[in-house]
Amino acid sequence: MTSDRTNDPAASHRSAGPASIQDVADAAHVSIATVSRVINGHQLVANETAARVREAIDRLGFRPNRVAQGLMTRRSKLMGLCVPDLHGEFYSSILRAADGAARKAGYHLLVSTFTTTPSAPTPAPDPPREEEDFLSSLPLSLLDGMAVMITEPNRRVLESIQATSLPIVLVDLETKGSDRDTVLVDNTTGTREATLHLLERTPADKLFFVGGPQTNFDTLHRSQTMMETITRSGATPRPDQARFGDYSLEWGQRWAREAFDAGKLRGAGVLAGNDEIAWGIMLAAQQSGISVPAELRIIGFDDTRLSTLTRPMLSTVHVPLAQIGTCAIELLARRISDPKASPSTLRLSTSLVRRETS
Amino acid sequence: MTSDRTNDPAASHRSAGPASIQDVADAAHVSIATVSRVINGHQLVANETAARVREAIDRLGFRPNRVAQGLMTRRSKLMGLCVPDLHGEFYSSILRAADGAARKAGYHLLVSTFTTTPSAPTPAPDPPREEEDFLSSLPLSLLDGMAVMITEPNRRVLESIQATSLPIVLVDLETKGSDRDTVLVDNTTGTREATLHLLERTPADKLFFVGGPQTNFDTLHRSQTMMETITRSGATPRPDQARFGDYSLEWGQRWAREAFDAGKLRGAGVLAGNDEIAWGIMLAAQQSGISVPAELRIIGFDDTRLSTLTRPMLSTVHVPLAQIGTCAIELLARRISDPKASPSTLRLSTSLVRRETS
DNA sequence: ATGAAAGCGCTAACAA
DNA sequence: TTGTTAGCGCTTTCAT
Repeated sequence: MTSDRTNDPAASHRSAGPASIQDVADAAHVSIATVSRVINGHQLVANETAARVREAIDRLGFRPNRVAQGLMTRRSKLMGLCVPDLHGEFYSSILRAADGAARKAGYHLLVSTFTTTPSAPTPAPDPPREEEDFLSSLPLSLLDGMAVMITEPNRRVLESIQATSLPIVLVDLETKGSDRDTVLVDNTTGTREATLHLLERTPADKLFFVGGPQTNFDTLHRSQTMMETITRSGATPRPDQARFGDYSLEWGQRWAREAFDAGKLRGAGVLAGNDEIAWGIMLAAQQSGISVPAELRIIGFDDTRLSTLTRPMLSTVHVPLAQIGTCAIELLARRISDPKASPSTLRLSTSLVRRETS
Repeated sequence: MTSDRTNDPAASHRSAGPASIQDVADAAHVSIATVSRVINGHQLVANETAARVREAIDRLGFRPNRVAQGLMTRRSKLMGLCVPDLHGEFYSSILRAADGAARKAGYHLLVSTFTTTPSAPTPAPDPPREEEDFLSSLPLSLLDGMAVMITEPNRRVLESIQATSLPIVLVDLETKGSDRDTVLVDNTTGTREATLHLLERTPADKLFFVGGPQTNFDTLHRSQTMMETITRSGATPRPDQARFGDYSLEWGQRWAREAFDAGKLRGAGVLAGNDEIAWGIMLAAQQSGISVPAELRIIGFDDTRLSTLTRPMLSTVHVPLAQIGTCAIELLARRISDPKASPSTLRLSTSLVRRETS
């Protein structure tokens, strides 16, 4: 049509870089307003004109510049996802689900981690506190909203979140006064179910909770629920029946060895803070010649892939990791499209998966 | 200073939303150019003026709008990271390292997956081909560059990558003609080392490679290298010594059971395509009463966390997963800052980690 | 149904 | 040293 006639879709009328809306307008002999209208579709353009414009768009390989669009529309179709860590089956499952949900809602995901500095003392001599101001390290103006998973008390992060007006969905953090959308895991049902299951064949005073960090919301809640369930059964739990460490195989092994040395392992029933800890306990037990589940019953937590890899296969409390990711993103999408909707709290339930170790 | 004097950092002179550069300029009684100068630092501003501006910035809680900045500077400080999947220890390790490297280079990471549709037939009846045009689903104009991991032949993705002018780093994909920066895993050294190690105490005709999908670059290369090494040792490998399936525990088990039934498992030495397959083989062997490593020697691949979780602990070929992520991002950062630097190819080496199963 | 023009919030010449 | 001004590429009134 025009004198400039090449097959290279990158070639444009005049500019060197990617074709702009102006290039398209020129090529189609219309104004940029008209081009904009056919791009966005929500305004009337004569069929014939629209066809001409679309042809030009294709020919020039035109893609609207999202930055420029964003400047006008104040929408980037980008969501942030902030988690304490990116590693391991746990976060991996959440992230994957979140990515899928985001794509389904027409968004892309910006991932970010922040080192959560617990208020309680950790053996770490030098807690890396990169998150001077957690939020300001993020390119907030590039995001339409953000899902933040908070697993430990963290004043600084909390404050910066309260201060911003960006749409935010909180994950795992239970806030009373907050008016933010929240996705919570209801540890109660699963923990209670697991405890009662153990209680069926194991006396209350031989039950143990071997958790992750004591500062971790989930670990805390799970230990409390277990002890509470034991109490309701008529027994009085001793302090040594709930122990805390970290979410690692090694900690599970360490605990099991100590329990073995104290003569408390045989005949016990253990609920672990996650599947890795449970696996550590199993290994240590096997080393000590204690057979699982005959002499020691073990239940993990999270229902990660790991729990199906062990032999015997690990009984565990299922945590809907994928749903956590999905729900967080869906809630966020809703919040973005309707900023003044009243905030909702989703509580995802957990439940015991009986496999072979209990 | 001004009549408008409030402690709320969100409050600005006149506008409702976040403070703009104009608000700061007004508050500091300077022009927006001056504010811009103190923000960016690379131009001279009188100390006193600068101080006044900074005070206004703090008081108004001003943050430069990254979208507007991006429109001018053509830089968003965002990188894309595209991988075939987000799940599992493998991608999880790469992603975490990439995130760290990106932050260190002053970038944030946009993650994205694309379903890679292998040319070879897969049992899947309905291969999800979301990636109509892989690149155009991404908000390219929001990115300064992109790292793409490609593990299987994929015409469509390849073509769209060749077409774009966006800075791109390729991971795992070996291209002859491409002028793109590339991060490659040198499977040769590790595979050869593992094979020779097996060859020390296991006859060549009892060696097996149990790989992932045959379309997968790494699996392909590893099997070839292993067979080649066997050949060099003076033997002639049979076709049944290299088998392909997928990267799963179940496939490992299936293979092992079949090998057992065929009387080929006892006394064999196996190199698996990844650690999960290796673990599956171990489990099946144990079920069949074959002891590892006495009667069956097994070596995994990747050196994921899983390899330290099994008992006996898995010998495996170490793949520098974290380095893959780090290098990809660093290469990308370099490419972005110097688009016309000559493309480089990094080949990260692998090596055998002897643990207990070999 | 289409075009002209005013910005969105910022950077970067160019002036002063 | 600082201000004025012209855009970056797009959307969106407001005219026509």
